[in-house]
Amino acid sequence: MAHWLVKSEPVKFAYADLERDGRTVWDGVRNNTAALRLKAMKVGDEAFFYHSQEGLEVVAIAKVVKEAFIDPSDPAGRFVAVEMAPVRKLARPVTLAQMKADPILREMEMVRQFRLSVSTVTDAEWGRVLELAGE
DNA sequence: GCCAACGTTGGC
DNA sequence: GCCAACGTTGGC
Repeated sequence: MAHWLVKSEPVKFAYADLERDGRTVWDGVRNNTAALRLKAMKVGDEAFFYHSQEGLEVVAIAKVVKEAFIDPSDPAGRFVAVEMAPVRKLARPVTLAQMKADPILREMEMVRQFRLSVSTVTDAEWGRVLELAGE
């Protein structure tokens, strides 16, 4: 099963909102690389939920509950969305500063390409983040 | 608030 | 088809 990382500005949509809603349409992605990641997602895949702009940390794990479909918010119908549901909060959030300081995690796609809103996470990176989260 | 990164658009 | 200008994201 593949692992991912998705970014959200907590002011707009925080992990707490996902818990409240139960599931959500992950739409609004307008970047080709990010769209490729969305298309590669399978039901059951897990993704780190990262708070951008404020927080700047991985706070939780979410999972894919519906695979890519045409983004209803895209009038041109070129981009896709998926649906996500909450899994659990991390015991301790893992900050961007921690990831940049870590020899494994500083190679993460999201660290190297900070504007990418949906990125891949390798098994090694996934395990290392969980370790830093105290799990 | 500033600016770096980088994707997209449009003139030629 | 190149590349300058512009817009957006997101860290600092």
